[in-house]
Amino acid sequence: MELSIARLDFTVQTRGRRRARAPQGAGSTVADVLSLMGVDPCNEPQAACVPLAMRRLQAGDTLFHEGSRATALYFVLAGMFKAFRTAQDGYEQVIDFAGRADLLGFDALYTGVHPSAAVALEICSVLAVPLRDLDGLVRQIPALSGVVNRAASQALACRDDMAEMMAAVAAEVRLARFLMLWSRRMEAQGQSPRRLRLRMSRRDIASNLGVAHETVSRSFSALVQAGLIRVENREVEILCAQALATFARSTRRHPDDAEDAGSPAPAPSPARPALRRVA
Amino acid sequence: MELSIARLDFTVQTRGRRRARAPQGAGSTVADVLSLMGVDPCNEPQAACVPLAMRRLQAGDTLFHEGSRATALYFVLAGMFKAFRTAQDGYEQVIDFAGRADLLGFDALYTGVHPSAAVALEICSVLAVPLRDLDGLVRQIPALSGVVNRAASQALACRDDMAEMMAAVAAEVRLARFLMLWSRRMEAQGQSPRRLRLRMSRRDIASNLGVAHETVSRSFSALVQAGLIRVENREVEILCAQALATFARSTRRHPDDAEDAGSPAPAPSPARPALRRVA
DNA sequence: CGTGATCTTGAAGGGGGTCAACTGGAGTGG
DNA sequence: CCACTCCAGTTGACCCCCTTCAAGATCACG
Repeated sequence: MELSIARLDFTVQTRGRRRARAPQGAGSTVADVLSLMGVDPCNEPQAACVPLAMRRLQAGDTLFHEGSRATALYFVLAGMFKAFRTAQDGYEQVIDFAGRADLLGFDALYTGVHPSAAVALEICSVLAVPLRDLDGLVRQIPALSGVVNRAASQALACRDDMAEMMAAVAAEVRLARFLMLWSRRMEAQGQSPRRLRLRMSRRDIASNLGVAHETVSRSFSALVQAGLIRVENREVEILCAQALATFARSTRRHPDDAEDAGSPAPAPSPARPALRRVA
Repeated sequence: MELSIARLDFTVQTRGRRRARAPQGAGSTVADVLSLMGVDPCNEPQAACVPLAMRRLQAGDTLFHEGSRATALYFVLAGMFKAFRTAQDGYEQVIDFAGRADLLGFDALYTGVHPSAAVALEICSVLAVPLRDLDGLVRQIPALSGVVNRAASQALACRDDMAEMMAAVAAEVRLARFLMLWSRRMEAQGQSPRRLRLRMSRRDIASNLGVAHETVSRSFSALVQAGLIRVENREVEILCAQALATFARSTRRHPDDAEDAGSPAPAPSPARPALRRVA
């Protein structure tokens, strides 16, 4: 809760600055993108001179629709998005969740049309890099090319993670992998890897995992019963990271039993999907 | 069969050329990458002066291992690769299949380590763009940036397709979507969209679809029984593209029945996963 | 022709999809 | 404040589809 308030303050502040100073490059610039992505903008003095539109969105707002013409790449400054495709019958397949420093809309570059939509799950802000100017910008600010490439690469690797998640047969294992993924992600952002604030509904999780939303509920309950996590609405606390990780690693029903990869687990290692109390 | 022989001749020929002429830029250059990706290299005269390593691989050869340090991006000239991750228990999760003009190894850019492996499914050849030189090359040949971006974007969109494929509950629907995907892909390459030569094993398909390989066999049989396709080993002929497409669109077990999106199908439209003979 | 890998088919059993009912919280308006 | 609605989430029951195990068929290769 404090976190989102902090974020709100930040964005309001930024907006204030932007409005206070006049048109001339007072708002966001390419330099903000560089520093967001961990590149020192001082090495690219030009960057601060190129203004960039910042968009702020409320929960439920759409950043871009599926099938719409692509006009920009978006770097997420704050908040969480879901990217998804909608089938003819209205079923929403969630493709990705994007948070701070993640890139959105890159998959539209190829065809010029967004193959997926993106909507905000909470108050969000993004920096928009216009596609028209992309080539020019890259020429003008060489570091931008690397930044875009790395962000796109991360997005791609993230899809690989998702495939690995869906590869698990057992629903509880999928959920465990989902939680491990988010735990690592939160840790990478300097937040606690044990206490997760999920921004998305069970239905969105279900879509992302490729199971029914009732099954997600049941899987949460199962993990709670096993003593691996504690759940309060969308707030998840990982009680035993080791055991959860071990459980998330179990793949097919009947593993070769062979090498257990020597996990020095404190828990009695519930290796295969036989969810037992942790202790 | 004729196809692979043709490819063989091509690559041998190329290799011959490469060996014949001497060190000095005689082999492949960045210009080859540009023309492969549909950009006229004449606009970038510099490109022809930058030599590029070409690698040739036999079926089963590994382009790069999972966990190895990334040294280059690879543009596929010919042949088919599979990209996959290996779990502790040896289960191979196939992430992607890459053919001509596809980009491999891009997901390693972010961390510098390959999160997935790539092995050749047949005789293949690739152009390797060294990561060390990437920034310099982009600066020197601005068009290269766009080419890499577009290829990466396509790879990302391809993962989205895969997610959509795995989103289908019924195994036969997944297989139908898989075939539709390949049909479109082959058509985009100027080949017949009705006759597919699958390069991968049933096991690889199963991994990609997220089902057991026996289920893939059964699903093939079911689609054959329904008269939608004809199968001979790894050779698939699509008999009724319309019906297959309609069937591939069916999502959850009990669709809303609502709008059928008005498909002017010649076949009696087996809308939901009730696989009936097509005629 | 034998050997092993790939592919197919059968049988059995269980996991999860589907449907349904209930809970609880948020928002609305009396 | 309560009645009402709506939606998110949870839990139960039923049953089909897919996983698993097993065996046979077919193909590739030496």
